[in-house]
Amino acid sequence: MPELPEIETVKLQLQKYLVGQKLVELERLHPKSVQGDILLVQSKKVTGVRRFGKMLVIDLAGRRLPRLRQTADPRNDESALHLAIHFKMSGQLILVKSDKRKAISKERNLGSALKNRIVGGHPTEDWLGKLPSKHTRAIFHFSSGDTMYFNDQRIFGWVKILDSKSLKELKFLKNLGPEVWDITDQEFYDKIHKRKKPIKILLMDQNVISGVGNIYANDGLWEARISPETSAAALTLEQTSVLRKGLIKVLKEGIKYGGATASDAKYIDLQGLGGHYQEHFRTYDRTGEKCLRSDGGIIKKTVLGGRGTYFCPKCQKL
DNA sequence: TGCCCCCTGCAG
DNA sequence: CTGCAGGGGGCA
Repeated sequence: MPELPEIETVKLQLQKYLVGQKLVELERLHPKSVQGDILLVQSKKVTGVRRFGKMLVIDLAGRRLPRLRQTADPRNDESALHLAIHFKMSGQLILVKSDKRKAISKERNLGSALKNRIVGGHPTEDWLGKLPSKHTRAIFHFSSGDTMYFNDQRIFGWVKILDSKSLKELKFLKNLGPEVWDITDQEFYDKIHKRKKPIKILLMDQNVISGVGNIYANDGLWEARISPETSAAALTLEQTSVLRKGLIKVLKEGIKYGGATASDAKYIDLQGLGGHYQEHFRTYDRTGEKCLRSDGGIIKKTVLGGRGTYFCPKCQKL
């Protein structure tokens, strides 16, 4: 159920460990989870890992570039291939490094079997257990011996195999709004000030701005002291500005802490794996708890657009 | 612009 | 059992 900070965390990890590796084979374990021709990506080298909102893209080298163009940005290579990955609600990636390459988490006191694992996405027991698991939908085999598992309980997520043209034409990408830090207050205001919907629903609409989901929408609104139910049209430019800054604050904090690892199965002890933003939740999943700011404010939960919505009725005004 | 759907698994 | 879960697409 990851949002921008969780995907960004995965991206940074994969950039570190995957770029330069050759993908030997992509295995499809569930037909809905992997779309496209898996043979296309065989024996292709990873040239980069990018993020667009909540979508991850692993770039693969196409044909060998002429010598003079070797230094050119591989992203401009029109023969390149791409693995576009969306976790949706329950996707996760687990990279299991081959024994000879294990190097991570020396400071963490993990079991030896976990020392060569890099985990990201929806936190579940699969982070710790035997792989592939019953939720494994795709397996990426790398020439180093490293293996990456795409797990997804609910099968909402996907891995799309695309050439560079299809990537550019991907509807999800075409319709994707900008990230909050890439627009000005005025641009943000212009985007929303004619919309009557509750502001929280707009924040989560990826075609308005991208990357913000339920956690960071709730927490960003708390930062700005704006009620999630407020009609976007009712916000002033000043409020919009404060909101944009609040969103940036919580998103950046999310990235800083490696995302949130709030498992819905709270009894699972993830043994220090994953991020820590959940320790800094302002409102999300804090129903009945004290507002961190206002004296006597108690976090309330309502439903907005079918999604759980958390706020402090005392300091977040309509 | 809402509403329903895609799915599985867990808590209450 | 029912409702809920950090997402998003298709439909009227």
